Amino acid sequence: MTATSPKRVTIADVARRAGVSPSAVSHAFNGRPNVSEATAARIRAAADELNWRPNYASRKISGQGGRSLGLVIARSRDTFGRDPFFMRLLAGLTEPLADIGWSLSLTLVQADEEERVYRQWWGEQRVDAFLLVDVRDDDPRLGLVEQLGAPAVLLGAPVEDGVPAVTVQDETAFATVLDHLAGLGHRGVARVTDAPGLAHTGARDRRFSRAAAELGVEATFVAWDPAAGDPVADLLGRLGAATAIVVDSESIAAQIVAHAPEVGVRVPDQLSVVAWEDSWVSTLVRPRLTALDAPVEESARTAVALLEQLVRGEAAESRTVSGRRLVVRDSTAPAPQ
Amino acid sequence: MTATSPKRVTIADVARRAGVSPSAVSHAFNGRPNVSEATAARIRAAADELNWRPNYASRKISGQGGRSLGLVIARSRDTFGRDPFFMRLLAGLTEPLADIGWSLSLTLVQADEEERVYRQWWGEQRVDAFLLVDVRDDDPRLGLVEQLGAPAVLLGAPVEDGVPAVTVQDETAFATVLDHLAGLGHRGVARVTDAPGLAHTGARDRRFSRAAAELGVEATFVAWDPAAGDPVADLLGRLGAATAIVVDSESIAAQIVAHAPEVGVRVPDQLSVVAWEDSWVSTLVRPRLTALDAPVEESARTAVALLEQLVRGEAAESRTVSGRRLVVRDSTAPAPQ
DNA sequence: TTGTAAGCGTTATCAC
DNA sequence: GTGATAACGCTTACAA
Repeated sequence: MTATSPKRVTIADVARRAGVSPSAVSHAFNGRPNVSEATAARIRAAADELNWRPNYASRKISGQGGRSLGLVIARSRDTFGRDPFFMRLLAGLTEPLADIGWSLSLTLVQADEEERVYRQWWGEQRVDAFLLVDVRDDDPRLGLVEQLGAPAVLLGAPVEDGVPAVTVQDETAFATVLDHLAGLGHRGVARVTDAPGLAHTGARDRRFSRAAAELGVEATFVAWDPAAGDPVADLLGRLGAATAIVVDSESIAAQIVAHAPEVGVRVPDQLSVVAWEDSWVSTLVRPRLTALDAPVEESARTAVALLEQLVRGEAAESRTVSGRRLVVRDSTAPAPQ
Repeated sequence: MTATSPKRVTIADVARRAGVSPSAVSHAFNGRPNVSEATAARIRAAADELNWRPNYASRKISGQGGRSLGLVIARSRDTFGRDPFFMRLLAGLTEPLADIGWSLSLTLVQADEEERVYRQWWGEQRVDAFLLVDVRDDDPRLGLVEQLGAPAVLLGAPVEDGVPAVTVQDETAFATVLDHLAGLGHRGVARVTDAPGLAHTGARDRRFSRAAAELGVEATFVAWDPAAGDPVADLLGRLGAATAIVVDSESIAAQIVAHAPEVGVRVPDQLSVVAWEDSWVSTLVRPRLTALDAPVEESARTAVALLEQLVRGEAAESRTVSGRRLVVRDSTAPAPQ
C-alpha cells in the first residue's frame, strides 16, 4: 500500500473533462478575468470531480511565486522545548499562513549550521521567505538574507533598517511593571536576563534603566547562570538589595518561584517576581506568576502580512504591535520591611 | 530591498562555468556513476562558486521525489500550546528529517478542516508524506491517505494494519506504575483520561485493568472534565476510594498537583499522582511529578525512517520503540491510612 | 472569450 | 564518460 498512485491527474485531464483548453483551466484557477463565469464553473466542477489541484512544484517553476515560509530556529532541543513562547508562535503563525495559502517549513539547527540551512533552503527554492527569530546583536542573518535576496521579516527585534521587523510595543511596559512594584513599596528591582547576545536585550536594558530612574527605583542587572550548580540559589545570592526581579524568560521565572522557597527565599513575601512573557506555565506554578502578556498571535499575523507584501515585491515597513499587558497574579506583593 | 533577485543561477550557468553540459552537472549532483571524478570535482567547484543548488521545484517536477513531510495537527491553539509533548515531537522530528534532506511542513487545523488540508497538500504535491498524530478511533485519515495513495506513518496508535505505525512499548508500563503504587500501599488507583476518542485510550484502559487485576489493585476510570467550574476539584470529588491516580496528560497532572492543596487535598500525603508523559513541566510543579518518560525523540526518528522506506516504494513494518521509564519524583508517596 | 505555443529548471533516455 | 533532447505540469504572452 501507499505506493505512489500510478497516474496523477493533470490540468490536461481537467481541461479535457470540461471541454476546454489547459490554459482556460489555469486562467479560471488563478482568477484571471478572461474566462466566462459559465465555463469557470464548468472547470471548477471538473476539477472537483477529478479532485485536481494545481501542482505546487509546477506552478512554482513556471514563475508563480511559491508559498512556503521558512522558520529556522537555532536552539537546542532543550531550550526550544522549554520555551512556551514557541508554541504560541507556531500556533499563531499557522492560521494567517493558511489564510493566504502558505505553509510553514520548520527546522531546528545548531548554531554553526544555521547559515548553511538558510543558504540551502533559499538556494533550492524550498522556501520563499524567512521569518527570523531570536535575533542577535549584529546578527549575520540580516546580511545573509539581503545578500540572498530573500524576503525576510524579523520578529521581536528593534533593528533599524534593512529587514522589516515586527516588534511588540513595550516603551511603556517597564514603566507599567515598575509602577506596579514601586506601588508595592519596592525600591530596588533587578532585571534578570539569560541569552545575553539577543538583540532585544540591550534595548530592554535601557528602557528598564530609564523607567527605574523616573520612578526613583534602583535598577540592577543580574545574569542567569544555567551552569551554576543550583542556578536559582546562585541567582538569589547575587540579588543585593533588590526585593523584586523582572525575569526575561518565563520558564526561568517559573523555575525561580518554584525553587526559591526550597533555598530559603519566600515568594512573594521576601521577593517579588515578574515574568516578561506569559503563558499557561505562569498559571501552573505556585505562587502563580505575575507576568507581562505579549500579543504573540498578533505579532505572528502581522509578520505574515509583511511577508506577503514583500513577496509581492512591495516595500514593507516595520511595524509595532501593541497589547502588552501586565497580568497581576500571586508572585508580587508588598516589599518586605 | 529584498525584492527577488533579478537573475537566478541555474544548472546551465554551472555547466557553462565547468565547461560541461547541464546533464553532466545533474549526473554529478545525483551521484550517478557516469561522470569522472575529475569532472565531478570541477562541477562541484563551479556550483560552489556560483552558490548553486538544484532547484527543489524543478527536480520535483521532473520526477525526483520531493522531500517534505506534512504534519497536520487538529488541535486548538490552546490544547496544542499546553502540551509539551508537541515540543518534544517537533524538535525530535527536525533532526532526522534534516539528515535525509527533508523538511517539515506544519499546520494546525480545526477538526472540520482536517480532511481538506490533507487533500490539498497532497493534491498540490506540496508534501510527499504525512505523519499522523492524535489518531482517533476509526480515524478517517487512515482511509483518506490510503485513498490518496499518500505515504503515511502513524505515531502512537496501536492500529493493526494499512498504515504502518510507531508505538511506544508500554505493555509493561502500567505494571511498572502499579507496582510502584502498590508497593507504597495503594489499593485503589484511578486512571484519569481526557480526550476519550483517541485510539490509544482503549488499549491503555485494557492494560491498566489487566495490570491492576494482576496486582490486586482496584482499578477505576475517571474522566477529566475541562468544562467544570473547577476541573481539579470536580475530578478529586469523583475519585471514590482511589488513593492514587495515573493521569494521561502531563499538563493536566501538573494542574492537579498544583491546585489540589487549594481545594483541600494534599499531594502526595492524601493522593499520589503519576503523569503518563514527562517533560520539564513535571519538574516545575511542586511536588515534582512522578512521571513516565517516553522516548519521543526515538519515536520521531523511527517514524522518519519508516517514511523514508515508504517513499522509496519499499514496504514498511510497524515498529515499537522501547524505553518507557518511570521517573519517581515527589508526587507519589505511601498511601494514607 | 478561448486556444496555441513557448518557456520555467531539472532529470532521464539514449545516442555518441 | 559525456552531451543532446524530450519530458514533467503549469503559467503566460499572444494569436484566434
